[in-house]
Amino acid sequence: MQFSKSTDYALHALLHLGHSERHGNVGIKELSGTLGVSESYLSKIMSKLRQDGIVRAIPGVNGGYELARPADQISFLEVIQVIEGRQQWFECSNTNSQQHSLLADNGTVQRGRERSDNCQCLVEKVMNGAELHLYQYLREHTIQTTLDEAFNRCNNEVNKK
Amino acid sequence: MQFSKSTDYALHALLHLGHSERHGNVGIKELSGTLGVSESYLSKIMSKLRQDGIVRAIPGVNGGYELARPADQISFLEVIQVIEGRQQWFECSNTNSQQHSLLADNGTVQRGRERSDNCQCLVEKVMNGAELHLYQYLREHTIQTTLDEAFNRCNNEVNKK
DNA sequence: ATTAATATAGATCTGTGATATCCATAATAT
DNA sequence: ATATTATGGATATCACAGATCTATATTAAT
Repeated sequence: MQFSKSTDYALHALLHLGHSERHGNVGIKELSGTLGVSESYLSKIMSKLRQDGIVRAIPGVNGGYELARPADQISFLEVIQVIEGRQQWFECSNTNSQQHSLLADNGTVQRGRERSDNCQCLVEKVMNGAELHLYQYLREHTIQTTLDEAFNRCNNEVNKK
Repeated sequence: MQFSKSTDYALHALLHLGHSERHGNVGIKELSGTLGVSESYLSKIMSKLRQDGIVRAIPGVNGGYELARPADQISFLEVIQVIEGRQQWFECSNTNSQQHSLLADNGTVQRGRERSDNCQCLVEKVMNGAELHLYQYLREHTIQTTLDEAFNRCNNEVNKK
């Protein structure tokens, strides 16, 4: 269970775009050179980001990519979901098994019609909670906040001296 | 990016063991039957859990598995890490690239010897934060708390009537 | 208009890891 | 002794991440 390299590339590329915003477009050559990854591969990733309206692409000479929105409206969560897909991070594969009905009998009489409601997979319940928890964090962190933090960190370092 | 089925099986198996604690051992046959997965495959998973001291294994006739510790000392985090491995969920693959040094020049003069300290990968910094955040949640949720929640949920349902 | 630069989309290749099964071996209760 | 149970090794299969190549479309500059 690991985030893909594509996600890594996407986030780094967006940070680069955010950082170079005043200088206009950034071509795939500059991007791939900076990140140390092939143009071909990075193109695919940038295409995905474009299809989801995170970046704009300008074809032709002097073309390239730029952020399609202000950097504070591009969250880590959205980027991750575009690249990794929007499927749940945990899915119970035992829904057909006896597991859940067995546990449902835990000291109480359980009527059949209630089962689907309040006796869903216990594991999934916890894991979905974890997922929502994580979403919150990843929603609060944007390309902008990340750039800002870097800026402040370096400034503080200088002021301390 | 998804949790593996093995993790699913492991957590369900442990819930089953926790639930059947008073009845003694549970053999692989009962476990695999309840979860709807082959004995062979589940064995491997149980072996891992044993090697990490989460369950005890009793070979021979009437053997089986039982929790090696109280259910409230087996967290989701530990189970996940045993099955999925303890590698980070995000690793920056661009450490050699120019990305980070470029961003480090963000409006401040940066001395070379400080870089390794305070100008590490920005993406990794955010993602590691997310990981720690998630760890906290997964540490607080144990086999016991999950069983308890199921019990309370069903009880409340009954009392409401 | 032509050319060079740039992005896009399709096809394909490769390696790795998750999922799964089978078999031989060890341990233990009856 | 025998049947039962767990363990470990070897292996098979399959999907997917990672990556590359080529052909095509679009645009700026000449």
